[in-house]
Amino acid sequence: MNKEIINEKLATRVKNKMLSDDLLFDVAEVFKIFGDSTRIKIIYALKLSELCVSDLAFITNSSDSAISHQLRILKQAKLVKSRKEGKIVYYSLKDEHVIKLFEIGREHVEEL
Amino acid sequence: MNKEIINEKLATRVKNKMLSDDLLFDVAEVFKIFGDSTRIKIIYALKLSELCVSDLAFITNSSDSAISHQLRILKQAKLVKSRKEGKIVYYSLKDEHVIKLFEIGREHVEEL
DNA sequence: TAAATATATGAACAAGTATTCAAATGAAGG
DNA sequence: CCTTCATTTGAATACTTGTTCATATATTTA
Repeated sequence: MNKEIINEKLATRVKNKMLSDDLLFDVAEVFKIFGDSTRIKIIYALKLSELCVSDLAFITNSSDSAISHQLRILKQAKLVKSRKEGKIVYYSLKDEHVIKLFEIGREHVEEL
Repeated sequence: MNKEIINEKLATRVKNKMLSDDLLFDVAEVFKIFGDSTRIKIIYALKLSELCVSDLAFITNSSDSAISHQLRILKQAKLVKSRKEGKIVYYSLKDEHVIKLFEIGREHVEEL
């Protein structure tokens, strides 16, 4: 697969210090969730307030169905939680970590 | 596209407070870059040391070509920088922000 | 119970993307 | 200059994923 190792000592040392593929895969998975416009919009809207599906659709200019699909993904990733009140399902962010991640990403973008 | 607004006052207020689509798009774009196993591996390896393409390929168990393609994406996103020394091109992380983003993502995963 | 409404779900389609393979640069050494 | 080697590049392919549309589920109300 590869050819030669340029700096074998260094490369071997770094390779030994690498985190497990599983952990790095999971880290990538979390970022992947944040890496979609619709989901980022949902996250930011939920940062402002608990909201139901149709209001999120209105706020993000998406269809109810698209929002529902994305909320499912966000919920599976444990980034949002929901509570049901009659017909209406209210979604909110799971914890402060989500906000923190969003803010660091935002800072990074705004500093470019 | 949508049907009804459940809580019109709240939804309208949130909609007015939303960040611009452009900004939210850019934020999503940054996260998207982090949202790939190969790129996350590269980022973590470069967090440990400046490295050249073939060593990165060795460390991440990928082909030179695949790594080169991903480094191009990382460079365009201004997440890594490079310096050439003869035939060899050394890559390193652009700034502390990249490390910070990675670490918050890692923390999030490890706390689940 | 029937109609209306909020949300969820599944299949299908379109668009985006990571990898591979082959070939092309570009630099060093003989 | 010719060869070797590190990296880059482009095209092709295979895979993933977000949206839409139609339909289903669940809850309220007439």
